Amino acid sequence: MGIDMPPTEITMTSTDTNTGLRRTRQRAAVGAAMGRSSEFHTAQEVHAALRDSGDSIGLATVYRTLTQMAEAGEIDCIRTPDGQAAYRRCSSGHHHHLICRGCGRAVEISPPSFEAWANQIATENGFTQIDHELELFGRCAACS
Amino acid sequence: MGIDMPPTEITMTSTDTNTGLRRTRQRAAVGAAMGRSSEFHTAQEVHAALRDSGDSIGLATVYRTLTQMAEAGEIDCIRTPDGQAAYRRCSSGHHHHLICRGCGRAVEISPPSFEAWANQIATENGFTQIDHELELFGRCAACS
DNA sequence: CTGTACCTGATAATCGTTATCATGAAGATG
DNA sequence: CATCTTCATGATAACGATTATCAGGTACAG
Repeated sequence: MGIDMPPTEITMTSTDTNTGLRRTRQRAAVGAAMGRSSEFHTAQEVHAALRDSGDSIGLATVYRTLTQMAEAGEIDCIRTPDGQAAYRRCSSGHHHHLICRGCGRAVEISPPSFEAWANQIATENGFTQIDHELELFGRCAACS
Repeated sequence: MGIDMPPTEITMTSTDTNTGLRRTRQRAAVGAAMGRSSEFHTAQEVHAALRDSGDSIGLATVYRTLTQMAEAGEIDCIRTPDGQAAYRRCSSGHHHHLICRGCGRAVEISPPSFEAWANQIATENGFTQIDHELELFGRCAACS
């Protein structure tokens, strides 16, 4: 059965990123695709892009892989205004975005002392395991 | 009621909130339901609540009405982590929430000077019509 | 009161996402 | 290198939230 890694020690040998997942061609392809762009992309877009560039991969696998990468903290996940999940590779550190409703262009922003503020508010209210979502949506100059 | 003055001229007579929509029993019921609670609720929840309390109303109408109310600025709309749309009546002024992933309890928070900061960032990047989404998700004391 | 344009709601259609499950491949072991 | 166990894959079905359809009802201006 499972043996999905004992809690304490780690015996990994060649699995990719200490996540206990096997290294496969498909996972590598998704990782490469995400690393290639700095914009937000939905699972469907990533799937289409991979198919177009010749990589054979199933849609379910793309969904699974993106979800796993997001859980592992390798990529960011946000919800677009219409409810779709969009992923983007993490640059260094934590950050947020200013996204154009017209063309989807995203600018990375870093609220000074925002993290600290968020944690303080959470603690004051007895909340733990805080995860924050801060996204600014607007229209960029090009989209009037 | 709102009466936030239509841009120029309006010929409305008895339509409710200057939105050009007719005053109907269903719309009133949704409005009343939203005013009754200060928590976030999905369209499905609002529909079930109305049905349970004896009001006959169609699901499609609830969706339509909530969407319209949100567009009119009468209620706030956020996306839950799993992509569902959740609505909540606007209390005074703009605000944000600290939401428990376990029980859904929401605490209203007001980042000092956050609005100003958001607008500044937007302007610096040439963005207009800014709409921001700031939600903190965590686990409250009761949910460990 | 009357007419008409808008609203309603049961239902079908969409669409993103997840579950299923037989088959294939990764990686540990002999 | 051979083999074996287990996890990963992917075609497809299932799912759930939301939206479109459209016949019939109703608000409200005249």
